[in-house]
Amino acid sequence: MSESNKYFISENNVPFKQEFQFGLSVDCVVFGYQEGQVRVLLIERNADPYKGSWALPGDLVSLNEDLEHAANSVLNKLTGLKDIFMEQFHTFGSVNRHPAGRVATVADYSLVKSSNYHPVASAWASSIQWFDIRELPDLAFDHKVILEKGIRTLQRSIQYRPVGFELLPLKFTLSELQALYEALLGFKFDKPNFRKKILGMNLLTPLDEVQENVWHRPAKLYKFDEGRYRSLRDVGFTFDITLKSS
Amino acid sequence: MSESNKYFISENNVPFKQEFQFGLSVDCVVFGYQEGQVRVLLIERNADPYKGSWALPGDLVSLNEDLEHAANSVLNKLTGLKDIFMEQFHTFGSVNRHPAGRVATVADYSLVKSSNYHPVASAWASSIQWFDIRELPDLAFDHKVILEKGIRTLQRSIQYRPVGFELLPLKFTLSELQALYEALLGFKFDKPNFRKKILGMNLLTPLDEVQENVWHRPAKLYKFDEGRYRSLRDVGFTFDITLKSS
DNA sequence: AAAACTTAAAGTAAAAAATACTATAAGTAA
DNA sequence: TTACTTATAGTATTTTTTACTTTAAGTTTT
Repeated sequence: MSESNKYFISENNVPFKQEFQFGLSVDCVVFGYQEGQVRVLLIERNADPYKGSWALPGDLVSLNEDLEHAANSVLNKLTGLKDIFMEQFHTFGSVNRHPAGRVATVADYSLVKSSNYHPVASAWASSIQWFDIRELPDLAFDHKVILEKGIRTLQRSIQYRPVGFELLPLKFTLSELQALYEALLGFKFDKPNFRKKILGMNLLTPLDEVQENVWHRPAKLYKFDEGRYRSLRDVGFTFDITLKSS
Repeated sequence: MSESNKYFISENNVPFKQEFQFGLSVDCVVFGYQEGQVRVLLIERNADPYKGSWALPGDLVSLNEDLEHAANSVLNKLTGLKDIFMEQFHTFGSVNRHPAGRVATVADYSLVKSSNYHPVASAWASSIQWFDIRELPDLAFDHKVILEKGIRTLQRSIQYRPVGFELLPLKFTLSELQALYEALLGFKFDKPNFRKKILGMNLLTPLDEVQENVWHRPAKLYKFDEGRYRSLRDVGFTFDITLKSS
């Protein structure tokens, strides 16, 4: 590498090598949903700086590691899960955002079916915990800003892309789906209209099963049909479940 | 900085300092519009690597420079303009995307009223030129991928946010606006319906002026009312001009 | 076993919006 | 004055959204 650097000068005449002093990290806003609460996974930092503070799970990217790999790796270490929904939403790069040097961080958000696993603290974190997005603690670094942008990103994308299903079990009822939307967006929908709109998109496969262990009339279970969504999307269809708050 | 590094160890037990060998750059997809063509500003590289290739304008971020500042700076050096619309859309960080070392790049897209200025080649670039987005040359690095994602980003955002006006002169006709949408999206709208929809949002102020130097009936000029948009948006309104292709 | 209660699910009428047009107006050029 | 081009207004039809009402299917209480 040092070989190839010598001829490379940046526009302001600073030798290239001097510029290679950035750290690059990945921070992940991991969303879960349970009991009507939208939650975010936070760790309690076990190392300086900000030792003892709550923070987004994240890590430095290694020099020989693709950015995307690093993001998946953070999440996998944390949850043990693979093939989790994950998507970049913004990169934060203020000069002083990290006390130990110049670190730019790529922020992703991720959606997990939280029933599937229990988070386990790692060497990195003395503890790990779900927090309701309405009751967040103070956070290390600029993680509060990152987290808030992550929430806004999810609020927008749940309305225009079929990502909400990533937060629910494979089989779910329409009322559960609606409750998720209401919890995340902070307002209510009219139930018949919500049903009509979501079913009208023809993306849900009704199952021959109903809810169990409920004390009222059990609702039918559905599952999201990913394949159908993709073929519709390729033909110009766009998911949309914007409805008037009621 | 070296003082504070010593206690900071990444999760995979690599000392922090070893990780500080990233380069960080900003690349910008600068869109313009003229004569029915959506265009992108490209430079011909004047330095290795990829000397002689076309590339997106960009530069390395300095260690003491905010990411956002770096992005604006690239654009300002290129165009001499300030307060240009600019927004991050993705960060690219494959290990081998840059031959001179590990460089992650934050990609922005930017919208300029191209009538306002003529691009001038700098030390950085032996030439600079607008290219129709339908006729792009081969590009250096992974800039083709970046540019294509930038185009998709703009195609989406022009439909859901009032950014199209950034590409037009301050005063424009409804037909000009429609032609911009059609050029970018690649399909046609019904004219009366387009008018109805855009005027129905009440974001355009009709002026007491009409087109000049046209050989047919001159159209009325409008300007976009940024202030009104902001107040509507704060009350829950969302810009939307999705219409059936006709 | 009947009645009361809760939520699911289907249906419907009114309002609003989108679509597919037609008609007219206002200019230029021949 | 006539032909031509584009701007702009208008309108009828269809579709979608909204705001409800009704019925169904279960559980719990009496």
